[in-house]
Amino acid sequence: MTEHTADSADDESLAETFWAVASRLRRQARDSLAPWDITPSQSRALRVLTRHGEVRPGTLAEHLRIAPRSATEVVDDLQTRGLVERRPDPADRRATLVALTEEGDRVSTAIRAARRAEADRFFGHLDDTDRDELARILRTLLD
Amino acid sequence: MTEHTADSADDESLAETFWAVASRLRRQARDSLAPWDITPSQSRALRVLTRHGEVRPGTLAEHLRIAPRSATEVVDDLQTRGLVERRPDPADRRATLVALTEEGDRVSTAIRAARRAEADRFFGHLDDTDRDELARILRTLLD
DNA sequence: CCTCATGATGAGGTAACCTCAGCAATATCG
DNA sequence: CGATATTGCTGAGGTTACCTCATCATGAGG
Repeated sequence: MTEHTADSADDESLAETFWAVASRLRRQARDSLAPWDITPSQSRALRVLTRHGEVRPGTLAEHLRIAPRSATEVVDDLQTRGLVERRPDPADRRATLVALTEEGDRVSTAIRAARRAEADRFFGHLDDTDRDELARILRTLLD
Repeated sequence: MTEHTADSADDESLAETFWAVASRLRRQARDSLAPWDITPSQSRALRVLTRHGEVRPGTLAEHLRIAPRSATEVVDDLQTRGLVERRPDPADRRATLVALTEEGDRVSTAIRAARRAEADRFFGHLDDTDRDELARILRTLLD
């Protein structure tokens, strides 16, 4: 079934192709998280903590682009799993700082490695030239 | 903390760039649906109906990759908005066929047009060569 | 027909968000 | 300095978009 009018069908199907790739990549990412039984949101939070060190829940919320109240829940979950701990902010007694535990640090690092391996596998099907081209073109789209 | 070991950092950031593009495209798609007050799931359902004509809820579920029970809900919502109607399947009295109403057909077409315009705008920042390159490389990733 | 499979749906659950209200601590300003 | 507003977190409770399981009618095969 061709199903396409001739005129600007290419842009339409470019978007479709893009989403098809995105969906495959997303599935791979999800599968690569499976061993840790961690949700995407939790994984993103771990990432922020690895990047920025201890942060307040509110700051975490900004990075995750969710409401502050929701960050509390993500932190609760991670704390239950023993991956982060809360400690009082010495600079402001209203505030709390969320920090990775040792275990959390280990898990975060392991996830990061798995993610990278997954990206290697996924984009590894391209030769170097295409990979560079793809990176360049995608960056163009971000301007 | 430089945060990147030298070796395979490129693949990592290629995935990041890809997701950054995806997220921008997703936001645009969401915004372009706003005028119709339609959820992504509903929009996907309309699309399936435009493509395939009347289908059973179960079939719709397959196309949307959701559980059959969940398709019932999507259909309920669309029916409430007057965009689809249910009619008995003449070939099987257990089954129901879901079909676009005239209004649903109009809305589906309009959304399709908006989607295309959005893709035009988004990928229009690329010149023809890059657009072709991008399409080719993405297709490579799907094999 | 009798049994099993299938199509849709009611009932009820869950995950990941949200808003709003409340409390404590801090900052601001007359 | 004290009154007032603001900020940071979290309890309570809601919403959305899914899910599973049970039920009921119909259909298909021995």
